[in-house]
Amino acid sequence: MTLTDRKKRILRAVVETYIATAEPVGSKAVAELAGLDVSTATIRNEMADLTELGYLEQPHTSAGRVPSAAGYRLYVNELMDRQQLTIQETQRINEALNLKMEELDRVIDRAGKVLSQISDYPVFTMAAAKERITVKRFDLLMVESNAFIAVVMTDNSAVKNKLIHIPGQLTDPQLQMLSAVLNSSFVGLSREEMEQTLDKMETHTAPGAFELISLVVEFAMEVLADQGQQKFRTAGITHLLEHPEYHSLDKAKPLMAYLSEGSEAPRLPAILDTGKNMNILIGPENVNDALKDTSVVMASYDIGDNMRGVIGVVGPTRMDYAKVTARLSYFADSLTRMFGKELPPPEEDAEE
Amino acid sequence: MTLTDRKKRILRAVVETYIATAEPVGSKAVAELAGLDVSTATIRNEMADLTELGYLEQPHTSAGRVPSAAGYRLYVNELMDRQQLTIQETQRINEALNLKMEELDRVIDRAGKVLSQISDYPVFTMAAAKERITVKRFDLLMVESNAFIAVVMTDNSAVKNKLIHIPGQLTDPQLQMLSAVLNSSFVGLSREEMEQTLDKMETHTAPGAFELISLVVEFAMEVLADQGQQKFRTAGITHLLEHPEYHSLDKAKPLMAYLSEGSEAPRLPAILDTGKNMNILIGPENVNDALKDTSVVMASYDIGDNMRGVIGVVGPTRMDYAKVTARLSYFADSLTRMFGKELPPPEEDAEE
DNA sequence: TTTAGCACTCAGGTAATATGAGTGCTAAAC
DNA sequence: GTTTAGCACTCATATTACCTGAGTGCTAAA
Repeated sequence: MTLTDRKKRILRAVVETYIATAEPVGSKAVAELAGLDVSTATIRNEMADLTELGYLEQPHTSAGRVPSAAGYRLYVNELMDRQQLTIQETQRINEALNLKMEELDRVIDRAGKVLSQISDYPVFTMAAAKERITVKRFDLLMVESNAFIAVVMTDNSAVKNKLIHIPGQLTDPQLQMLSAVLNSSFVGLSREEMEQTLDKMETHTAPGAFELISLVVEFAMEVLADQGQQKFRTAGITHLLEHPEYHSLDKAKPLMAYLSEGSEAPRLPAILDTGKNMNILIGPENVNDALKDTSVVMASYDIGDNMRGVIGVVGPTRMDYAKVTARLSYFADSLTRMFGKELPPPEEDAEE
Repeated sequence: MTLTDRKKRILRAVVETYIATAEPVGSKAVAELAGLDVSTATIRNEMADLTELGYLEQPHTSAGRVPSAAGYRLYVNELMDRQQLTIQETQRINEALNLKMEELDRVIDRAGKVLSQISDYPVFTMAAAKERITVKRFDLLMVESNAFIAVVMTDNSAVKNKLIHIPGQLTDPQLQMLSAVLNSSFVGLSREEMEQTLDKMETHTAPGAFELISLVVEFAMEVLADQGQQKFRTAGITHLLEHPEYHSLDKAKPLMAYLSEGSEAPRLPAILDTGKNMNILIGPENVNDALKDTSVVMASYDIGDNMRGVIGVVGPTRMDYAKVTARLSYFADSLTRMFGKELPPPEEDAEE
């Protein structure tokens, strides 16, 4: 059963004024805003219906109505207008993404910060490899007779290096030997496979040589682990405090702690797997307890062929979905365009 | 003029119970706690004196006393006991610092996080080079015919790399030429000098070659800029909310925003320059407005010979100075021991 | 110099009261 | 069958007045 047009307009008016004011919305306000030329009494009847249908809620008998999770859901799915970004905003975004030294982490951090600033909500970012990652090649650079630089390049095009100090002395030919061994035996292996190969190698290799090999291989394993790990970062958590639902510390504290606790564990329900590239989770739809009264709007984007990133906005269920989704999708598209393969359809741009 | 012993004991009792309770301290509480076997009336007289001398303050006529900034200062300088760390705490710290992949930033981040956890206050970290930094050497590694890795090692032992894609094709000999030019003309130069040299070079170098050179040099300049920049990071800002002085959002918001706003500008009054390696700034002693009602306890440590780091704890003026200073100095010593030259005197360790 | 005693102050809590936005229901009007 | 005006009712919030008690400063005696 689908709602009458009038009910939809009323629901929409309630959601939007509640988003704007954070106060329960009464029949009078709706009558003025929905532009329906009916009396408040009629609105009251309709609102009573909507309450019965589960789209609205009443905090207490003599107060206005507040959208329920189902109400927000309907609003997001059907009622919401697609907002346009201003030229200033798109410029801001483009600038933020055009960092010179395009290190992945930095660009993502920066993106999070700017998205948080233009949306007025906290933002999280996350990136993780889709498949197993392996080392593509090793390079060793002599620095001094007792130190060299190991450069490890992975198949997702990350390049990491480490200055390695060794106990004894080392000659150029030795370093070349080492490089040959590494490139012949450890390229194309996953972290676990590397460990096994290293174990096997221990028995039939001279101890001195083995020590050198394992120094580099251990570094490579750390690089792979680091690349494979989901990196959870946040920006602008203090924006939470601007919203009345978090004026009480009991509410604000757990959520802020959850968001700022950094890179712990697998966190948000991985949109990574779902096919969609934009996802809205409203209040109770969130599995995680800390997010029960919170909405999350997130979008995913591709990083090269082997990684996927997520960037998301966190806020009260009374979040300005229209504003947030518009900005977020522009961001996600820009990021994909930047790191990933081409976007399938060019789609009309938001720069009007 | 120095205070009588009794006045000092009273002041100390006031400071310590106020730190513990966050409530103004009355004569009765002091009489019980200071262990002075005098009546509350005597205490009252003494406290009146201390108020006149500027060490205590009265929020209003009929309330107890609260330490003034000067009171805290005296407490910190003379009255405070040196606390010992528990074995668990020292273990925790040592573990945190023994990360395998000892990338500077990570260790510092981690240190901040742990210090915040064991002190229950937000922590900031900052690192900056003392002098000018230069590139020590360049290495170029061929990847494909249109891409190579540039490895830049600076004289503060940082090694950074970037995968550089070039428009045309590149041969091995060309790469070696490029490397020779870079290592002969750009080693030992500061960022600014590099820029000048690059400008000069433009006129008498073939355009194709020049383009390649500038790609790498620009990367090197970014590395130098990045290394020279003060990196300001924070951990555990949510701890602020646990303290009653920040239960009101008006108080909490600006400070949290200040702390979480990340890597903006030169921030805290640089302890970096002062000779001391532990510094306590109490309330109004802070130059920055956002910190006027806040105390900062910070310690510096050496990173190699050319960099200095700061790690600091931020909290209300009613901060548990004894606890914080003990933990902080242990941290700073550990960090120096880890990154820097040896500590001058071994000093008795806190592992009792 | 210390102490007991006492009147005084004042922030914070509690209870009583007022206010007003908003509701549901009924009965008349369209 | 809808829509609307009218009205009594509800209840969260604001306002007010009052009370309580911790803590003070001062005085006079020990």
